[in-house]
Amino acid sequence: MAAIRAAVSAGELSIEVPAQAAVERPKNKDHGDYATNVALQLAKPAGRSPREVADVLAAHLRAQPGLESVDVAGPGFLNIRLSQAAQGELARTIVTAGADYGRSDVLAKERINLEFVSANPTGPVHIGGVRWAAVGDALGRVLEAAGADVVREYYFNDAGAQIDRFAQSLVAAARGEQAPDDGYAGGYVDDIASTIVTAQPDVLDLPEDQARDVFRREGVLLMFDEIKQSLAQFGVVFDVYFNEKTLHDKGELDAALEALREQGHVFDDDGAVWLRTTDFGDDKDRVVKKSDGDWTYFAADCAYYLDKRRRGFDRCVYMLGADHHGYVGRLKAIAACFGDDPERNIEVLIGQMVNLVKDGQPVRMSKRAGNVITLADLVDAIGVDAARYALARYSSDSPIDIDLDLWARATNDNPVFYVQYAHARIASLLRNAAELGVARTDDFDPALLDHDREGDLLGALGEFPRVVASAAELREPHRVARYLEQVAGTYHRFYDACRVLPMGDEPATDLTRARLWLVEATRVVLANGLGLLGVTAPERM
RNA sequence: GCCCCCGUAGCUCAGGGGAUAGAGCACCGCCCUCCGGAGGCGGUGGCGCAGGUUCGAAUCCUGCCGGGGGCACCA
Repeated sequence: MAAIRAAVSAGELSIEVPAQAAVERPKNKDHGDYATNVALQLAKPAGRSPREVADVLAAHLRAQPGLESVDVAGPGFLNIRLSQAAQGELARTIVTAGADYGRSDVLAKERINLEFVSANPTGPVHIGGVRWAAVGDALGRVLEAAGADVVREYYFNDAGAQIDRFAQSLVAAARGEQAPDDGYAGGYVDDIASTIVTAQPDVLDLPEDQARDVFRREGVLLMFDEIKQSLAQFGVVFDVYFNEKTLHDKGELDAALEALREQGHVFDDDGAVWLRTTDFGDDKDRVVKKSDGDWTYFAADCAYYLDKRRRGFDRCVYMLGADHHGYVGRLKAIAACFGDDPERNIEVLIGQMVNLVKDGQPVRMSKRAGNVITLADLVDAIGVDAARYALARYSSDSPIDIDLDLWARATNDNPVFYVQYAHARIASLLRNAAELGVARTDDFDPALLDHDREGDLLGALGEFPRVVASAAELREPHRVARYLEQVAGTYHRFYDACRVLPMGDEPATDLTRARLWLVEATRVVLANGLGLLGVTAPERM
């Protein structure tokens, strides 16, 4: 950037200085440590050939300290090579930053509401919700690392018809009767019913409607506690558990409807009250209040959105399963009907389906819930670390099959073990170093880290902040997981080629100390990255 | 019928317009004199099809084919 500015102010290029220049690490090492295509981008506005622009910029870049060479290559790429010492110095930077390495302020000033899971309190969290628990929490961590102000939120639907059916199912279970046709079944319904009966033995003697009220109130509380607890065991804790009921109790649905009326998008038809969401691209208008006077779920969605906005969230992120993708249009339309910018204020992330596979066959039955696989089932099968990693390492756009045999395995075809193993291996090496009395010293010579594999490793470690920043901006935490696998591989290759600790009774050298900095820097990156995914970085395995 | 996602190596997946498309597994051939071989090295092998935009497309746009998931005054 400085070079571009210098060239412009020196009158060598007559262009607007661009807001940013893309700098990347080339795949091919012959293309330097860093490369940029700015000259190709600027050629047209400058009215010069790309190579001419590149030559001008290269001359200015060569004036920067810490660079070994700047070459113009191909159609006009600038290939930049760092000096050995400048490259090695990165190890110190990383170790010094410690847990802060990877943080940035690219999303500073962003107030983001991340809503995910939001499973109804009518049953345990099932596998689709678990994907969002892992991805949503990781995304929250990634966004925070990028400087955003994040609130993780769980929307708790405790006011709809499904709660009535749940209450009826509990009553039926308590009486030993069959669940109603559209009700809920499974071991957990019996468990909750019997817990309530144990706590209030006389509940079944109450009149039917009073009994149902007790089961509704107590059942939802018990279910919700269980959901919270299973999520907490999964390492996911929400900042806000938002009850839909409070929207009703505080009259916020009326207030929202009033606000929408003022914006002029509400109309009456067939005795129902509608919102004209088709004004903003929805495929049909939506009923807000049914002809029988009841609010729709959609009405609560409107009130909830308004509530989020009033709490100061500029970006409201909704993480939904693929079976809810039809919601995107109406959610965006809600924002537009309130006079907001749907492209900025509402982001909907859609996660495709998750299937569990064991012995090559899809897993279907759950002991707990009867017909769905729950969070607890998954954790029982492969543990929290593997489950979180397995769910977070894929793009949400792709459906995933989680092979329980693979993810339970302690071998390197299991990616989480591959990464964790690298960390444990480093921790072991550092323990050995401590035993030998070899320590890092501040005066290490970074220029000694001149082996190819050391260069590769330093290069990979240097990318971490950019990986985190782009994962945050793109809402794609899986990029962190993929990056960690790359770092782990690069470390193993370094380890294979570069002896760190002295052999036998040889003395420690300056190179030993320099490599200890590099090894510790690698450990920091692996630990920070795993932390962003909510996965532990073990000292031993 | 309309909408969303996907189609990259034998398999599972990365690749936010850039220079020779990557990783793990599988398969073949190698590397243990000491830091964790749960590792490393080499080889085989690929962008569904057809147009378009661009100096440049796996990436952006259109159409087609194939797979998955949706389209309630349900939640």
